[in-house]
Amino acid sequence: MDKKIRVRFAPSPTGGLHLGGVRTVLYNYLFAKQNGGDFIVRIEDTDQTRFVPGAEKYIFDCLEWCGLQPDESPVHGGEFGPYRQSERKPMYRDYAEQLIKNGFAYYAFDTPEELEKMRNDEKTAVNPSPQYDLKTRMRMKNSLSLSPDELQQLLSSGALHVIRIKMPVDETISFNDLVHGEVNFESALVDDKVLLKADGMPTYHLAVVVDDFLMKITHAFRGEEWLSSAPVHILLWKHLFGLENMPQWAHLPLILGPSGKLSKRDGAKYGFPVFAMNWTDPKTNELLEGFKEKGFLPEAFINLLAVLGWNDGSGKEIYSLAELTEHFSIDRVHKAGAKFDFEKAKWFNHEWIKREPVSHFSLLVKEIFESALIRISDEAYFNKVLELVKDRCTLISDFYEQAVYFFKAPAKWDTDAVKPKWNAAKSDFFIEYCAKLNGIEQWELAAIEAAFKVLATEKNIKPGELQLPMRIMLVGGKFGPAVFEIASLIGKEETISRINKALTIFNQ
RNA sequence: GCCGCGUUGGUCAAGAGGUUAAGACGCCUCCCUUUCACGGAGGAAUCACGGGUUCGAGUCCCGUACGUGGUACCA
Repeated sequence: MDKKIRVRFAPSPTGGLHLGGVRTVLYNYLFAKQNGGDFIVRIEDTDQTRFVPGAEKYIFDCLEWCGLQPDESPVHGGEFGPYRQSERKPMYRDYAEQLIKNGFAYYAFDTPEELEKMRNDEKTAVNPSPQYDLKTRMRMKNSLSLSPDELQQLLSSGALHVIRIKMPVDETISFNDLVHGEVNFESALVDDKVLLKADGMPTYHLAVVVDDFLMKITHAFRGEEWLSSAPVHILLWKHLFGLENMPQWAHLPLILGPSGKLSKRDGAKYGFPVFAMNWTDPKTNELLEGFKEKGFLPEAFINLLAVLGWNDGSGKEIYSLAELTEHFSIDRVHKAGAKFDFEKAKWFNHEWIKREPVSHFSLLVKEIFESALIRISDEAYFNKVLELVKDRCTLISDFYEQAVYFFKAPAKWDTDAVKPKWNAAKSDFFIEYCAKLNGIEQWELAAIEAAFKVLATEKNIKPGELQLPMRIMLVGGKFGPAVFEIASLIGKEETISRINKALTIFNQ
């Protein structure tokens, strides 16, 4: 019988959740769900120096916004906890010691200064970044180079030390990646990575392997930046738990910015968000914008990320989360990194706004209006307005300028658009039109429009020449839906009042 | 430098030896609309380079170039 699929997303709480991170979660989630498996979120908080308070909560807020609920996590619970590596600290040391006992790892006592010195001394033009590896390790202070007595003495005196993996001299380490296929590394070229730090915390390398084993993870998807450290993880699996138990790896392509790797700075630099939600860097107090606050619908955000590096070959581009779960396949994920295109991202949002019923986002729009001090008292009216303008909104925030004039008379008019062709005849027309409007019993579109056309014909003015002025009277500029539609919605009093107000401006 | 990964229009991409090399975003033109959009019809624009293999190569192989990741007691 097949093992139950268990996929994990393992973020470190050191900053905002960026595009690549969200896409990694998404693919993990989709794969787990389509195989009836579990989606686990484990927090990798072993780096004390970069740990940021609040970042963990932020991660879960983002997941919730995206609709990607974990089956197991520190906040959702689960039988394989704890799900924070800091709370698992005691379990790692034994595994590291076991490796030493079997000759696959060793103690190292080098101080940061000594490491620094080695890297400086060994540095040459040909080798700008020397490694702690089989070429240098015998010159360092570790259990391979020290005599048994010296070692014993250091250990019993409680000298600070780390545990490093001992990379084999001549071994080809290979594995089959779900997206890249077979990948090979020469062990001699990989350095002796630290497994257990001097403070007793594991590094990522030890922790992922131990946790993936203990949590029975079957598939591990992560960013391609991890590909280079795969040989370390493979060796750890081989010597600790057996290669046959190792999860299937998939290294996902990177998401690139306009020039090179997408960094959190790029947001400010290029004017688009790189995080799922607003993130305030606690160190610099800098606010980094999120897609949510920028006015994206989570459906669109998920959608655009899913198809950045994957497609099902059919040409379909708009997918709901349910459709993605149905169509996604890890073997159609691209190998190459993709450049993020904000224009296309906006197009996805526009598509989602067009296809979702207004009830889906009316609350968001309402908040925007209310924060601009416009009270929404009539929900039905509000929804009608949103329905009328949604085709011209790309971001949720666009609704404000596309719909304010339904709630507030314009205070400014694009007079340049009317003035050149404005004359007394037109002014008279509007004065009489107001009188006509005043007499309309049933305030509805057909009546308003008919009165306009009839009067225009009587006055011998082309209706078309009067429509633009009328539009500017009602909304202030050259935009918005059909004029009479607007008039019918804002009501008789308001329509007449706006025409009169604008008339005094136009006639100045 | 070394190691890994990659390379189809400006961008996302389809393509698994024989196609007029899909489609989408963006851009341009036209239609619809006497506004702005939506919608519709068109257009410009691509296989990084060099060698092989083959009757035939975007597709396979080898080099080169370029991009990108790693080279931390960071993840």
